[in-house]
Amino acid sequence: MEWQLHPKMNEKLYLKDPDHSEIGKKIISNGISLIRKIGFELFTFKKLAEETGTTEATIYRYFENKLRLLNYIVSWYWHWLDYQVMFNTNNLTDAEKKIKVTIQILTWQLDTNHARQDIDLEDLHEIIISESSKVYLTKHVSEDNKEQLFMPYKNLCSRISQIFIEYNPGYVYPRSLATTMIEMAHYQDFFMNNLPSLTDFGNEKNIKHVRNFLVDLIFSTLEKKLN
Amino acid sequence: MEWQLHPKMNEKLYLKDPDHSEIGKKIISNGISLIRKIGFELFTFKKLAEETGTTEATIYRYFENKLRLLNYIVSWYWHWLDYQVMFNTNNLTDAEKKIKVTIQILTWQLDTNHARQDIDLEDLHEIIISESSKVYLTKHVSEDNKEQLFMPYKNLCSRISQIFIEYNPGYVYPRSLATTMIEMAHYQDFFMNNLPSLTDFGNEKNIKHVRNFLVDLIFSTLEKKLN
DNA sequence: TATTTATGATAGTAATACTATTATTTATAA
DNA sequence: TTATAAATAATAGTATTACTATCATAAATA
Repeated sequence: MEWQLHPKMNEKLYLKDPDHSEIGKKIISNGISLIRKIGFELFTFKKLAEETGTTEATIYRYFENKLRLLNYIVSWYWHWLDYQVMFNTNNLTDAEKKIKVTIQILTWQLDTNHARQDIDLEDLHEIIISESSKVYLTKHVSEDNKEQLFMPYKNLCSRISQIFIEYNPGYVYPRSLATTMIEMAHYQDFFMNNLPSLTDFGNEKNIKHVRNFLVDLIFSTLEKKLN
Repeated sequence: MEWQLHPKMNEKLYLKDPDHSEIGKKIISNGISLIRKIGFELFTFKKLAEETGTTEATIYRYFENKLRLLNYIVSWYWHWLDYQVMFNTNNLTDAEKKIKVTIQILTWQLDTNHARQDIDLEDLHEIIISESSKVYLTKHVSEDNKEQLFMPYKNLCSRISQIFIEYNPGYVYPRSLATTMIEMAHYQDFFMNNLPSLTDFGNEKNIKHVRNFLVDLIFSTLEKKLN
């Protein structure tokens, strides 16, 4: 018997909860596959309506605009990821192991554990890599922040920074190191696949290299200094 | 007597060289201030034409579209930054000092040395922080890359990675560490000012904290390990 | 069964992202 | 100096985008 996660999303992200209707769920799942396919710039509600077999007007009843829909999708992902980190580190006593598990999760590859009926996590992961920063790299980031639109990302950052503190209570930049780890998990992946000369993994494009880079980076930085 | 830098820009970035005419130069300088002011999403060639006292059609003769103009501006900045790093590290013998100088340059604040008549470097720096990633986070990144549109960024990355190698020839991820340093110099700045709880510098928003974070991160990582 | 609520179908608007045409001004070359 | 070429201005036009509005109908609920 499968247990499906239903994160409680920030109500400011939508006009009508897409999780409360069949068409709403289709908007999300088709939205994910369409954004993945054509990219956020060329993505429009009209195209999504056609894909979903509904009308533009209906989608506008759920989301104010396409950036809000993207933010909904991205927030869902951070929520999911935060849960994965929590679940997989909770039973561990060793902070070093927790960090390594977290890096594994941040740089995950599809396996059966992650399969879901409605949401294509592989597409979602690609969207996070290529599009997620667009939700906060705007002129209205401060207003959005006041409406708590970035909480799931902040929660994840906070959780990871606590693990860092557990590993080395004396380290003074746990939050900045957490955002560095999250962002670089995605950026190095994007660069490896699209602009490989910006990385050291170009010859053999394998996510394992990103993991090794991150493990080295994080543990070097967290190592207690004796001077 | 002042000596002005004129980087040779990739010809694929423009249709007609904006550096060869007065109106072209105005398109660039007004473009920078307008993008800074209203953000790239709301920026249009029509608004830029009004600001510049010319017509949309004229701007389209210089740039294919607004993304190309952004890429031109961003490339100009990377080129300028690369020169700054080269110039300011060239005479140094100590690789540690070179790295520290590079971090200073990446997190620069306006001073008289940087003043230019036509290009507002402060605006440009803000654009780099908030908009620069949008030039490669697209579906056409590979085609753009084939046309060498990201060379200045790659050159900077390459230069920094060489300094890392100079400091520790045994370090295996110099390029990835260079992109990490560049990206985080800007991301931590953006987060500090807009989403401060994602950093450890929220109380006193000062770029010095970003610098200290980067110095700690980079030198911890580059330190030779003896095991 | 009555009534609310959601969706579909359709229309419409202002702005965006361009392309095209022609006249006029400016720069350069004979 | 004039002829010629090139650049720009002025204007118009098109398809698409990002919405808003209206009304009829279908589905859910009271």
